[in-house]
Amino acid sequence: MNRFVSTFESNIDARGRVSVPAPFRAVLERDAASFGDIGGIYCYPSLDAPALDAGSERLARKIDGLLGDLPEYSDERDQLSVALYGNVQILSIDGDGRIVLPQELREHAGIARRVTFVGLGDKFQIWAPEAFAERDKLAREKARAHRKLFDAGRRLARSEPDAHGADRPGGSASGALDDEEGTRE
Amino acid sequence: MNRFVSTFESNIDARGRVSVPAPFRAVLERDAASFGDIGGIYCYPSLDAPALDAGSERLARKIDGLLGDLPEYSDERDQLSVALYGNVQILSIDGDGRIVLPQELREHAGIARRVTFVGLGDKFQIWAPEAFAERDKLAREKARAHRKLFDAGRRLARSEPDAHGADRPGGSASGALDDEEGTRE
DNA sequence: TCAGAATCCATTGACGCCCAGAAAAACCCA
DNA sequence: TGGGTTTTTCTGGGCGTCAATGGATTCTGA
Repeated sequence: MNRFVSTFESNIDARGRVSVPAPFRAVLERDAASFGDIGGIYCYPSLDAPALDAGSERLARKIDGLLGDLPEYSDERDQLSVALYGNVQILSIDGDGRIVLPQELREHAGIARRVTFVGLGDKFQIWAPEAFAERDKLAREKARAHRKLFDAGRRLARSEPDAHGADRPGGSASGALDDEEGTRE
Repeated sequence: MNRFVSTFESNIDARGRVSVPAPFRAVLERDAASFGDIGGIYCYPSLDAPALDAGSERLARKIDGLLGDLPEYSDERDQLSVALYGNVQILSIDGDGRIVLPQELREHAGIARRVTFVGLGDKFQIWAPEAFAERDKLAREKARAHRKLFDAGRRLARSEPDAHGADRPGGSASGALDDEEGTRE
């Protein structure tokens, strides 16, 4: 498919330029082609992390859809659209596949000389490498915990067949995570 | 059918290239054909072992399905995306059936000059041979212990017919092994 | 005329692609 | 079953291309 996957690190040069990883560029270009737009990057401060969210026109449309679900002229919608759209910057990619990160965005993510690009499927994030390492550690621990919980639940269900709820106790999230580990029923 | 089975060992050459065992390659190619994709390997650090998980596009779709269940733009989803997508690397197979293992992945698995490919059905793992030997030994010992316990339980159940849990007679010895190794049943 | 930004150019190193020899496995036939 | 032959797999190396990065040059608006 056409998704942002994996992580890459790259330098920021003296003029604030950063190379966008080639695989991400490929995704962006394909998206731009299929949406028929010029092909800039939508980039804004993450709502709940010291990082930047970024993506193509596809991401922008998803935000549209998200906002469209909220009642028009509601406080909630106003606030969310300001939070998301109000801080969006459209970054253009130069001939060598580089963008310039504006000061404001860099500050929000605490970015200095190096950055980490993190693929999240339909969007990607831009982090300061150290901050990301931290976040990554947490995320992996959390995922591990989810899986353990689920496994315990399942073993319990199996060994006590008279108990009800023998099916998929963990709910879909951890259930799929279990698949992730290769087990199956 | 179309699963990864058995284990293979192979060398890493000076440029970090590793031959993917031919039987695994065959599975990957068949998967690529049936999903109509280019045919790289999705590879990421195992959540709870010093090893790498790897598989075809099929594996990637499982991740997609998993994340699709979580609400868009939630913190939870972002975190899980990081743990799953963020650590995935897409390794392309060259004309001779080799991949290049990036430094980061090699470190997680403690891989130096040789690697062990371990088939797990719908995915496979990549280990440092010594680490896998260790793990394998532990798994077998545990399986043996489980079986002894189980046999004792069964004898007991037989002599006291009112006890429940007399079902799953044959499969459970290997069932214990299953849980250990993450294979399916 | 100058500062900042956008475009262009050059270097370096990594990676993909191709070829060839060696080793091993599969195959065939007596 | 054993020996010999063919095919496949593994492994190493050479070469061209592309991505990343630094710097120079041109363009634009003040």
